[in-house]
Amino acid sequence: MSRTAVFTLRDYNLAATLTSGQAFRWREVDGTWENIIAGRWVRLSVKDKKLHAETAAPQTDWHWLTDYLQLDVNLKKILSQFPKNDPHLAAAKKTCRGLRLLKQDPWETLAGFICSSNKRIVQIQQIIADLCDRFGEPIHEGWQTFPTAARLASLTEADLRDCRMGYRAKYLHATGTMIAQNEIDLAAVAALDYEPAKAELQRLPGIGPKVADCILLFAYAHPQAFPLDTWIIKALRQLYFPRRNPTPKQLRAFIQKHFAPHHGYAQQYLFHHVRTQGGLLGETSEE
DNA sequence: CCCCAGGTCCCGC
DNA sequence: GCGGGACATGGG
Repeated sequence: MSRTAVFTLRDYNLAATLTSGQAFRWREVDGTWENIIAGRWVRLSVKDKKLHAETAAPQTDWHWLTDYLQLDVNLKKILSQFPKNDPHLAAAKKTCRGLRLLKQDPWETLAGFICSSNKRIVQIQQIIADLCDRFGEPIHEGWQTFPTAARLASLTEADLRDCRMGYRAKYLHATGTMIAQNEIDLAAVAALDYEPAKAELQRLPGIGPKVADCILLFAYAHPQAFPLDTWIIKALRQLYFPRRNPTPKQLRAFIQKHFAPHHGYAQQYLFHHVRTQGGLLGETSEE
């Protein structure tokens, strides 16, 4: 039983991973990272290729953390299976060294990405912070738990709208209600294959193909999920189809073939690459 | 004042 | 099924 633990890191860029737009609640405090994971407050820091973790209460085992961070995933092996002769992914591998995919709580991920549509990442973070401040349970100095589906179901749309999520309040409330009433079982989704899992998630209001892929990638660790967002569509068109403009259908066919078997990791690397390095035509000239 | 944001929903063809 | 527009809110 200890409040601290140390783990050896291999090919793990914690800062890049926590700020890559897959998780919305991490706070950087004096070079450390704080969040609530699996109902526990935790503070992380990296020193000499070791991860130092600190919790508020003593822990008997730390699986909840290693699982969330996916510490046992062999990143080198995944990257070695990226398509050969792809200069764009090669560049992304260099600029995104150690970037990882997390395995987050399905409900929290789902709620966060329902709020993500047509919003900038900073604003999504603000909405989620508001939501937890108002409706989460106090757990540790300045921290609240992420409100449960049942809690959101007990509120009104207007309550949610007060978190400045706009029209998404309707979706989040309806989805929270469906989950609270067991009309969908998020734990059971984990046992489904990619396609049926995606169809199941899309039954929920506010979840279309893109948000479903985000949930499958960031919470269920489905390697095939490839969120088709505005950044990626723009990047794929410019990098892989500079002359002609592929239809969405052609684009999906290309993705499924070209990025197998780790579509999701390739997406995350391209996304983080273009978002941090720029490199897309028309970014500065159009401003 | 106009444009856009890690999209989804709803409509008419 | 597949285009187009509406949708809240905030920032450039």
